[in-house]
Amino acid sequence: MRVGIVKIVESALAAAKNAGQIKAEKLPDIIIEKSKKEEFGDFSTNLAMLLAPLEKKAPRQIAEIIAGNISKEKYVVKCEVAGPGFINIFLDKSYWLSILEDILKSGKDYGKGNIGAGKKVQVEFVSANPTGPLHIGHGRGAAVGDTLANVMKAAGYDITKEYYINDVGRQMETLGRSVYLRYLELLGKEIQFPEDSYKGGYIKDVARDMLTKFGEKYKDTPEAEAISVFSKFAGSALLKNIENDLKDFGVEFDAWYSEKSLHEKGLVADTIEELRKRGFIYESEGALWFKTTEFGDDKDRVLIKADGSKTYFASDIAYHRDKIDRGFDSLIDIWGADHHGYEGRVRALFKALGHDDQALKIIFIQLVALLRNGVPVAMGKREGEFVTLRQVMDEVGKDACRFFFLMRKSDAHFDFDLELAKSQAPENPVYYVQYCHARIRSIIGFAQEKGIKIPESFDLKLLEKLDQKEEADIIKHLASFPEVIERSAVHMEPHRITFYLMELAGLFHPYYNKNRVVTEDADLTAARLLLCDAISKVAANGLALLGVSAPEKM
RNA sequence: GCGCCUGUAGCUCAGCUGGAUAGAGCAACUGCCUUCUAAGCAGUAGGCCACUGGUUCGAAUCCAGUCAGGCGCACCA
Repeated sequence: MRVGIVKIVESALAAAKNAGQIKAEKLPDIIIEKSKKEEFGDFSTNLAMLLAPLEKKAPRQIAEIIAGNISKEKYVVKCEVAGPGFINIFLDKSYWLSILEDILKSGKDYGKGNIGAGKKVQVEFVSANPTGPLHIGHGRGAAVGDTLANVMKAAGYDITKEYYINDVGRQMETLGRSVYLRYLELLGKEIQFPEDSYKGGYIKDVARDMLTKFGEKYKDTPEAEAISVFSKFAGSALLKNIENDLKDFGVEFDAWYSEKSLHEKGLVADTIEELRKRGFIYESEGALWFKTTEFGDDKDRVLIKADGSKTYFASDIAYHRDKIDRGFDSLIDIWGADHHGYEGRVRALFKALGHDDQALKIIFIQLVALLRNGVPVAMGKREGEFVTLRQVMDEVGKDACRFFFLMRKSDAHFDFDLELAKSQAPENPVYYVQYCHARIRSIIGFAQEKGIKIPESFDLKLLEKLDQKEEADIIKHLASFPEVIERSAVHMEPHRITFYLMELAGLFHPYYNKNRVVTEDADLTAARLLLCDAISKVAANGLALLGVSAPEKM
């Protein structure tokens, strides 16, 4: 584990300080990286160059001092100073043995860490309005949110995944009316559809369900009453669909939080009242305003409109206030990039309530452009012909869909090519990674058929058999897995896991092609089987974080 | 006009709180299946890290400005 390397350097640094060789009070964070070239050893650190200004000495001079101390540490066979002041560390083979043992022993737990221990974090994502099916953009948010939650859990954080349901307001009324009108149409009435009504085919489906369930019951009901009934029915039906889509996408939430419940519990009124007491509320032109400009927002925002109805923003601040009150150490919101204009006003709430808005982290998901063989697929809600998550999932499969969404960092636009995602060709990264796992399981199966027993664990004698550069590279990469998880969690960048896995597969496949695992040499066979087993375990653990399956056969 | 995101090989993208000669896949060209899965592998070629300044031992990375693309600037949700 590279964590172990940090310990080695820390220990050497402490020794140098005790001996009076280093004086600086505040030591910089220790950064270790895999050496880029073989001659630079196994690991390198730029520590001396960071320390130089503090010590007021030349980097190389400090490097010599630290290197001398590192040389005395366990597992270190050699430690050199190079270039402008890099410290290159060469480790004993037994170090790698401890890594492999750790992987084989830990199994599914390998990679987990505790950097997040004791920290309660809420991740809120998707939160799409229940007025229609999830589209492809929601899918990206779902993949990022769910994977981030998995990664942070693996890093020791206490994670709650939450979905906020916008189940009140005009959109719900529009939904109710849209379904109601379709219902009347089904009963043979001539209907004029208002400009703002929802026109997707799913509206007709819900109307048909209403008809099946209630017959002509609402044919002559007063419109307002009917719309209320239809709104409720449609909202819960569409939410059920969303929940099903997400479930099939491998996403399950810990909590579903209803906007309506905020109003019912009086939390919206409470929040406004608290802001009023704090002096950030005023009336103007018949509306009630929140003075967000006090906190850097572009303009003040309306909470209660002149017609007496509350804005979406009013419930949103009540919701975030409630999140704060629930005692999370950190709140993560995952929003579509088209909502970035809301950041300032939500942060204003935190500041107005006297909370540190740094506790809130907003991840913006950039847009997804759907392509087919490089040609854009028509999108846009206008005609109700937008591409749904369900359609894409059905076409390319859950695994490819999730994996693809995690192949880009969130703040980069993403071109999703359906044909590439479907293709069973080497240029499709999903298959490349899954194939790595399946191939190894197949090799292990082959060995077992031949009656070869995989040893329980590594010993030095077996490790000596793994004397190729490719094998050392693989083991080093396996060793960095826990740290990749940790950094992925700390930086909240789940795509790092995807790249880690592509790199792992990229190390394994060439190795496989060059070397035979099962041979006449019993020790060599055992050693390589153990290495392969370790690779497949790490691949499986990584894929599990992404919510992508690790098939035994392909 | 203001704000946010993006700009790295022909294409799609990595590049971890600044580090040693900037990486991968695809496309192109040359090869590899009687051997544990060819959904794979080996090799060749490909670069003013958008541009200009600044910060320092050191910049694709940080700062300022410029240019280009996307998105957002409601008493909408």
